[in-house]
Amino acid sequence: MLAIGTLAKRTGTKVQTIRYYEQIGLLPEPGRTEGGQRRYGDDDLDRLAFIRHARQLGFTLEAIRELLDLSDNPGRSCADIDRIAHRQLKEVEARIARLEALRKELRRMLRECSRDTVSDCRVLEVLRDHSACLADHETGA
Amino acid sequence: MLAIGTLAKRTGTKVQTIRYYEQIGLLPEPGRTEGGQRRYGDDDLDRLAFIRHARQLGFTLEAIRELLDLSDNPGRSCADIDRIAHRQLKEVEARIARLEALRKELRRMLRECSRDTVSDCRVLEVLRDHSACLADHETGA
DNA sequence: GCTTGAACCTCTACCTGCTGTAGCTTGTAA
DNA sequence: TTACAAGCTACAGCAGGTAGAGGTTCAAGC
Repeated sequence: MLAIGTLAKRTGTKVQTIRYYEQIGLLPEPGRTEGGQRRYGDDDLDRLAFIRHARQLGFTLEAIRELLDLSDNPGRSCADIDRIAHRQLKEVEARIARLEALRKELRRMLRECSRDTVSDCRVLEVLRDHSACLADHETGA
Repeated sequence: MLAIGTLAKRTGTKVQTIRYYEQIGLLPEPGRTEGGQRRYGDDDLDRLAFIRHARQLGFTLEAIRELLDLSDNPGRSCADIDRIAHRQLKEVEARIARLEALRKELRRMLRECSRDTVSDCRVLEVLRDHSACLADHETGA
């Protein structure tokens, strides 16, 4: 049986985070010693590793909760899982697109910032120039 | 003079968000009517648009606070601003790299998930397989 | 068997960047 | 004048944790 600190080290999770996952019902309440300390088994280790891996892949805790529910009831269709993973992929692709646009504008800003003092700096000018933004939300785009 | 709702519409910001920015000191306290309602001028509009634009570019409120401080003291070197923008670019690039790795793994997961029931599903298997994660943090990577 | 101190416990508050609600007041147009 | 949209303050809540206070337990060394 593992103490919470050992479980934390093995999964690369903070102790408080493990207790937090228990609190929100992602991890089951573990057994306790006579003195009240938590003790974990291998199944807890697996479940926590699953959660951490999914978090690293960008799944929200709610999506992970769904995945865990599905895997706790293994009779159901693979399509459910597929749907969750697809939704996740769409979100990731949208985030990438947004960040790439952002990177482009930041690079342009930096290319144009070659003056010496703040009053000449293109970065601030670019940020101050909000015509595009105004157009964006006024046209509902 | 603009009421808060007008300012909100013109900049695509929620009314509460404007009051929040004032509360944390990003926007100065505006003038008030006799009845206590906030009234804004064009400089407030500019400042808020600057903030919103920078937020859209992914700058944190702390970074924006730095940028505003710099532009309030225009004698300083452009290098400070350049440094902030560069830091932002690095962060964006790191996020993109991470998301691209993620997209790759999600696509692989989905390609391999062609079975019918949860117990056969590769998605859960992939998520359950934490050998890579364990290796990662045990080697300090 | 005893002592020490690292690790555990609960509880609470805090973080970012907002958003929403309750209950009340003000401004403005008809 | 009256109706009601829009304003006001104050506080709670979201995700996904993190940090600290103040107290208890476990386990290794002597």
